[in-house]
Amino acid sequence: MSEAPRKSPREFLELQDRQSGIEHPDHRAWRGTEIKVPKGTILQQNGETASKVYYVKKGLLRSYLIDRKGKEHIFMFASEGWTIADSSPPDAPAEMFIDAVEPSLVEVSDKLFQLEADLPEELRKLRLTKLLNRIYVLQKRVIMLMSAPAIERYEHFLETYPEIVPRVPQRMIASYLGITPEALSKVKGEYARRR
Amino acid sequence: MSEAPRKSPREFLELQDRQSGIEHPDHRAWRGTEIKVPKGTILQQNGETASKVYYVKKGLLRSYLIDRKGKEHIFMFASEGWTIADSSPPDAPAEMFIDAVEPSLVEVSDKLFQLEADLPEELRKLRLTKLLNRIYVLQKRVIMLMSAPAIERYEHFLETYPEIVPRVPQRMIASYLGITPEALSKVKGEYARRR
DNA sequence: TTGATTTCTTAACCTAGATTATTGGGGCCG
DNA sequence: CGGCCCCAATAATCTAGGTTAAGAAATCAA
Repeated sequence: MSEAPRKSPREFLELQDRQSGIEHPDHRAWRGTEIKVPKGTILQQNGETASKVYYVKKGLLRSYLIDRKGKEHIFMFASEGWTIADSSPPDAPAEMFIDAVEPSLVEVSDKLFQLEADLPEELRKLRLTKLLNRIYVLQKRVIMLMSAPAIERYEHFLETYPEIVPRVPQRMIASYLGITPEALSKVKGEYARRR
Repeated sequence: MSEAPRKSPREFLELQDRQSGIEHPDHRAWRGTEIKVPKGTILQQNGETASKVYYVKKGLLRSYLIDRKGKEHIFMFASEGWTIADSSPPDAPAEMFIDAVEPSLVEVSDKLFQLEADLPEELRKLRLTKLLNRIYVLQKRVIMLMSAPAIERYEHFLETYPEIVPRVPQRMIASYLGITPEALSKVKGEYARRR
């Protein structure tokens, strides 16, 4: 098993795209090193500078933060085909942790690379579309956190990420929703009882 | 007073950038029609397709949604130099309203234009940076909504958007924070009393 | 398989913020 | 100038979800 690499930006930019057996539409937009991460591996810690971008070829990663009271809040999950990263400014220390919920196969790239222009037009467009989509997803998330009760946020999660649901413990879903595991258990029970 | 225009994407792409007296770093990245919007004007309604992107040259806009119970939730404010839009997918109906909190001068452009490639490299980079920054801001917002109590979210707002604070009624700040005006009034009072 | 460690559920109680209602202060327009 | 409407503040009451605790079920390691 290999470790998350510690390379300079320049080194990263020189890395070649490595074709793997796993194909995915935007794989060619990526250049990075492939690493195998056992379940539970922490890829990135809170406070690290020069944080990376992780593309999940196989498995499941998550990003989360730990607040002042020591409580964990999951910001996002990333399964096959997804990209995950802390979105802090490039020079600022990362605010979040990223670790592996399942044993995973990950391609890791440097953040600065996102600004590089030496990509074919088609791929630049693809990336732009993905960024815009991420903004949309976050917009929705903010709106739901502000306006929807826990049970609705849960149902929305089930509909939106059906492939994630069976792969993570329920307490992680609760954490993503912004509530405690006990509260999720409760609202689920009440909801089930009401029909 | 002029109205928000209703033009086809093609028409928009043909519009020329109009120099105005107001200068701003990324103004050149914009092509659109300039409109004058009186206070209270609704630029975009929930449900409209082909929603636009608004660049604020002067004044103050906000985007918000109205939930099932008829309550208003402010998603963001945009003052001079900011860009505001609903981030729904281009073909989907908009989820939010956009209106003018102050009488404003706005440049309106078509969403599809975001994908166009005929911009100088420098400006493309600038746009990308802005998108990444927006993602960062949203990440922070989600995190705060999940982990910080109302009073802290309020303090964070004061620090982050000091120029907005004196320009909007307090109930709008409360709405942005995801709480009621009464609750904001309460926590402020408690906080002040505690020192 | 068995013991140990998470995870889920339930339940009793607590608290931040919602709801509803009332008051007073401005700002704005006739 | 006076009336009106919007806004902020306070207070009483209510509720969704948090906290704490404990037992049952599932998962994992040896």
